[in-house]
Amino acid sequence: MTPAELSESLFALIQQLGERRRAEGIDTGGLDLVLANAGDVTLERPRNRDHGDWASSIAMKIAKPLGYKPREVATELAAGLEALPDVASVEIAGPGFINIRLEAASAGALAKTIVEAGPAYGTGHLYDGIKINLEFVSANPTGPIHMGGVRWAAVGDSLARVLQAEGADVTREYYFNDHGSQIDRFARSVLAAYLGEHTPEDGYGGAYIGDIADQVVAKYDGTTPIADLPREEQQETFRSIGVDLMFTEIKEKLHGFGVDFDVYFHEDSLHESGAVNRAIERLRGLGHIFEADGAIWLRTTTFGDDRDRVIIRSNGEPAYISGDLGYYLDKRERGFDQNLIMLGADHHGYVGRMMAMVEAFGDVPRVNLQILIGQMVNLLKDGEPLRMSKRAGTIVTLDDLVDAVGVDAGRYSLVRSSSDTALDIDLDLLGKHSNENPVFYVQYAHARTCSVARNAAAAGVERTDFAPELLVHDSESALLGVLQEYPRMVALAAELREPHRIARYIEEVAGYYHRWYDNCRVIPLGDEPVTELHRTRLWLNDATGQVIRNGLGLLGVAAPERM
RNA sequence: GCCCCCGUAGCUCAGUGGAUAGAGCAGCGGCCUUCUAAUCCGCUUGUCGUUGGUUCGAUUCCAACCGGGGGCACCA
Repeated sequence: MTPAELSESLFALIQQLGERRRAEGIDTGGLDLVLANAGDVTLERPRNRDHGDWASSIAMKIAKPLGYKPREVATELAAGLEALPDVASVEIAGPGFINIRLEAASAGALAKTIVEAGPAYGTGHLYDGIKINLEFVSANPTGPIHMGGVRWAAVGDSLARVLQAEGADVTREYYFNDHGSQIDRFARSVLAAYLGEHTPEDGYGGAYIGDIADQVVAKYDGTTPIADLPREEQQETFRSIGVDLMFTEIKEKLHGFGVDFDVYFHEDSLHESGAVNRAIERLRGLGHIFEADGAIWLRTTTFGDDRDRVIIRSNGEPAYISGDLGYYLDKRERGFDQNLIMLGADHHGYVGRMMAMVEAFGDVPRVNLQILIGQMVNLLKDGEPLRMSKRAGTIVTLDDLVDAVGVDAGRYSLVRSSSDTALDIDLDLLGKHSNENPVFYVQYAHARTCSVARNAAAAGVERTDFAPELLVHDSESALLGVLQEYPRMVALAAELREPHRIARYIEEVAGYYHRWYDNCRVIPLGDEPVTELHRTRLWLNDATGQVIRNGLGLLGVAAPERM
C-alpha cells in the first residue's frame, strides 16, 4: 500500500465521518476548507520508528469543524483504518497523531514493484505534455566559465532532468549575450594583447586573453594579413573569431561536465532578425511605449516595476532589456508556456522589470515566466575569501573544479545544497580529493548493491521467490519506508524547482541501505542453504540499487558498479 | 533609503506548521577468518540571530529589529 493509497482511504473515512456528524446536526461547513481532496491528507514517515510506518496529524486539523476533540477524531478514524487489509495496527498518540503500521507483506511488496519498474520508478506525470524552456548558465562569451556559472550548469541540468522525470518536454537553452559593450571590451582586450598594448581600462586582463589572441591569429584566413588591416577591422576580426572560439570552448567544457544544451541562442540573432523590433512594435500597439529625452522607453511602472526602462538609448543603441523583449516573445512563439530562467543573485534586480515585461505582453508573471534566483558561490583559500574577477583574471573555472575533484564530485557538491544558500567552497578541501564528499557515500552504497548482486548470482541466490512478509527486520522496514518516498521526492523537487532534495534523499537511502547490509544477509553464510528469505532480500537489494541509480541519474552523476 | 537571499552543533549544510531539531566532516572509543571497513556501532555538542504576533502546536508563517551577502544605469 502506497502512502497515496493510504491518503485516499483516510480521506474516504473522513468524508464518512463528516456525513455522520452532519446527520447528527453538527455544522461541518469548515471541513471542506481544511480538506479539499485526498492530497490534503498528509502522511509522514515518523523519525521515530516507534511511531509506526506512517503518521498523520489530520485529526488535529479537522477536529474543530467536526465538533470533536482531536483525539476523538483520531479514535473514530483509527477504527476504520484498522479494518483495512494492509494495515497491521493503528495507535493514537500525543495530542491526536494517528500512527499506522502496515502489514510487512504490504510494505515489502514495494521491492518487487521497484525492480519491475526499473528506471521508470519515481517518474510521474506532473508536467505531462507541458513544454518547458529552461534557460541557464548563459555566461557571456568573454572568458571561461567560472564557478558561479558552473553551479547553474549543475543545478540547471539536474532540474531539467527532474522536470523530464515528471513528463515535461524540456528544452535546455543557453543565451549568448554576444551583442553589447561587454563584447566590445572583450574584442578591444584581445586586440590589445595582440598589439602588445596594455589592457584597456575597462577590459579583461586574464591570461586567457593572450591565448585567444594567438588562436585568432592562427585561425584567421583573410587575404589581407591582420597586421595590415585598419584598426577597426582588426578589432572586428578579433571580435568575431574570438567570440566564436569562446563559444566553442564553453560548449566543449560544458559537454565534458555532462551538460548539453538543446538550443544556443545568440542575442545578435534577435537584433538581426528583427525580433526586437517586432516586440517593440507589439508593445507600442498595446500602449506601453513612450519617448523621452531622446530615448524609447517601456512603461514598466504600470506593472509594478520601480521605474520605467529605457529600451532604445538616445544614441540609437538598443539597451540590454530590448534583447529580452525579443527573446521572450520568440520563446512564446516557439510554443513555450512555461519559461524558466536561472540567474545569480547579482541579477535579481532584473526580476521586477522582466515580470513587468511579461505582463505588458498580456501574459501572467510567475506562470509564463519564472525566474529562479540562486545565491553566489564564495571561494575560500586558507579559510579566507577569494575574490574572483574576470577582468583581473583571478577566476576559478569549471576546469579547475573538474581537475581538482572530477565531474561527479564537482557536480554533486554544487547540486546538493539549496540554491538559496550562498555556497562556500574551500579550494584546499577540493584539492585534497578526500572522501569527505557525500557523493562517495552514495556511490559506494550503489556499488555495494551491485557487488551483492554479483555475489548472489555466484552463490545461486536468484530473484525467483518473493515473500515480502519475511522482510520484518527493523532495518528492512526502515529501508522500505524510505524507498517508498522516492516518487514523492521527485515530484516535490520538480514542483519547487529544487533538485538538491534528490541528493539529500539518496544520501538518506544510502544510509538505510548500509545499515540494512550490516544487519541482513542476502547470501547465506558458509554451508547454510539458500532460502526464500535470501531470495526475497535480493529483490530489496536490487530495488535499492535501482533507486540510487535513478536518483544519481537525475543529478547527472555516475552510478559505478565497482569502487 | 528601498528590494532579494541567508542566520540551525566546532565546520559545511538539510529540515515547504507536528511528537525528543538532523546528516556529513571534525573529536573520542569500539567491530573485519563472514555478501566491499569509502561501511557499521557507541559517546559528545544546540538561547534553531533577537523580540513580539498568528494557533491545539512555530526552526518553519507574519511584523519589527540585529548581523552577513547580493542588488538598486540611456552597463551587460
